Amino acid sequence: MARIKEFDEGVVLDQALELFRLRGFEHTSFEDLTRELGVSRQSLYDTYGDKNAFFHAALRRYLSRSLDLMGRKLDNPAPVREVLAELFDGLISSNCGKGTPGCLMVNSMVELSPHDPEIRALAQAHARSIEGLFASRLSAAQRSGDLGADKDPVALARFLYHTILGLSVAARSLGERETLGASVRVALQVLG
Amino acid sequence: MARIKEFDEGVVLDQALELFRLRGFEHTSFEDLTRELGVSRQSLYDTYGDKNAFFHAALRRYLSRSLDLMGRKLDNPAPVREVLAELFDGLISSNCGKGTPGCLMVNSMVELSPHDPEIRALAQAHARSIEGLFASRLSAAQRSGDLGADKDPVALARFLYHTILGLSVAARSLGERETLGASVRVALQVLG
DNA sequence: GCTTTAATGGAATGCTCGTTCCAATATTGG
DNA sequence: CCAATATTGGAACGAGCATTCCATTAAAGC
Repeated sequence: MARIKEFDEGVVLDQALELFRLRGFEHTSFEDLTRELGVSRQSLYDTYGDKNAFFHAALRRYLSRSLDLMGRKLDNPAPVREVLAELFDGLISSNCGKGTPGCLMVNSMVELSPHDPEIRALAQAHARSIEGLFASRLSAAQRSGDLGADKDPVALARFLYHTILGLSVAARSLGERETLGASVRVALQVLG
Repeated sequence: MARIKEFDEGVVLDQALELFRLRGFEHTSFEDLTRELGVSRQSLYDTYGDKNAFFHAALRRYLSRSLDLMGRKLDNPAPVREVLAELFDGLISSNCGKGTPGCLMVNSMVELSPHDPEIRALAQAHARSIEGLFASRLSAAQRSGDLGADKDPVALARFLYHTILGLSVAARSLGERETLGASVRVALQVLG
């Protein structure tokens, strides 16, 4: 019948994602993509649609994977503080990786939110998801006596999410990996 | 001799700054600037140079004013917690203002840092300045017994700066003014 | 009135970029 | 072999944009 696809759509999406994350949406041209992904222009258009659709697909992939990973890390039954410390260490490593790209979602929130309502909606939904994960983990910790009963899991969850945002910007633009770790340790003091 | 300038260079710079803050550098065209500032294209080129120089001038103006304001607010001899609470409330108001623009420096850090070393250098210098202001104010508070002697003013200062970064992104993209206040209150708990 | 500088706006240039069209070639399964 | 789909690359289009040139008109002081 028909010829089979030569490239793995997921792998290409991952590579595109890293380019977008590093350089931003506007600063990544379609020519950049074809050159660095090793896939021809027309194939990209045929497979993913236009540049916008391509980007959205990459972002969605990034978001679902991030959320999965975060959920898995939070499933750890160790003390909340340790669990969160590990989680944030992982975030620092990821954000400070090659080229200190920061977080694709955070970068997109800053670059595209004002112009793209769909991105804004994605950002809001993702924020709620993360806050939800944090809040339920903190509530569980509270029930197990691991977190003081006087604490507000929802407020703490929001704060932790905002901490992630700051961390991502600092990583991308300042790239000071060590001081970020210290800052996170300070932030986690709010757990009491 | 010569005709006198009709527009106030500072005022125009302020208006340009707000446009850049709201829409970002790439998404603000020179035509946008001429239209919304009411100054002709050629006059802008004659006065400020090209778009890049114009942006840099606006950013520098923004930075020096921000730093001045922050220094003045920190001069308040009231208890550190109150002083910082007021300062952050002001930041929230500013970042959540018309169109929830966030902070011009933070936006530029995300959009331009990877491509513009000068912006990156400005960001790093500004970060150090803010952290310095926080650290000396916290040290003073420590000497006056207003802050526990066990605290580390430098680490706290960095944490507070990172909090500002997160706050700016959240304001720009999510715009949830009330929850930001709550989050800041949580953050300030690290003062003990 | 003349020189100097400011302001304006039309026209044109040159570049980058997203996107489409198209023709050529390749591979798969019936 | 054939039909169907994949891949590639050249060519071209059209839009947006920063920038420059230029001619014109307008104040300001000598």
